[in-house]
Amino acid sequence: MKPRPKSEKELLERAQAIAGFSLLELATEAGVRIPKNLLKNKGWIGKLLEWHLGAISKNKAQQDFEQLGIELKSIPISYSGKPLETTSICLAPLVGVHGLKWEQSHVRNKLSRILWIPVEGDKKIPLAKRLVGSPLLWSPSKEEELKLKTDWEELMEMIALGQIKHITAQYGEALQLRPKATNSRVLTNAYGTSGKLIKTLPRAFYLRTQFTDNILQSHFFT
DNA sequence: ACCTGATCATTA
DNA sequence: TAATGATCAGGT
Repeated sequence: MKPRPKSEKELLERAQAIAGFSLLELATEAGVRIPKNLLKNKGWIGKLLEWHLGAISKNKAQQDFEQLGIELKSIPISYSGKPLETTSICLAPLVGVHGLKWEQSHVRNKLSRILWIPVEGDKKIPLAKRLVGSPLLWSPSKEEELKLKTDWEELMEMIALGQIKHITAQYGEALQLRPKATNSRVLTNAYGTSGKLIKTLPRAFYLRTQFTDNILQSHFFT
């Protein structure tokens, strides 16, 4: 594990320094083996990037670089540079949400500043040969934040009103709510109708690929 | 080809 | 169980 970067500039420079390298090269330097595929190692690339950038790597509900106020996200991209997957942000609170405001929400904290690192993600490319792209340090524009806030408020209102069972991935223009668990049998508390506690599948907020694509496009092609 | 619900590993 | 890191894969 590399030392923690002391400034935003140092973090960005370090991210730029690994751009263009393959996952084999980065794994070799980190002293880790490359899995055959990501099927049973879904977070492997993210962990590898954390190592190279000196992220704290704890399972805490905080940004990766809390002192700098920056969250690290790897994002798999196709040959044409488009995101191949949605981006998970964080678990959604399903209880104790009355009076919770966007400004104090966990999801807004994570989305306030993100260091995006594109990585070739096409399954036709062997993991070892996939290249890391140029980093992008992003904060939402006024328009983007309004869009995120609107989605968040719609989803959180449904959660607060006991409508969790009616929420599907189709809600939200930029931010959607989807299951996030080891399997579909995992249960957690949530509000049911008339405020009674019920058990339901844990959910997380995800950024749609259309939204992250816009972020990447506006940065690399303007 | 894309989307949505399901899933995988690991730590505290 | 909840949190981190995400991608899988079948149905449309």
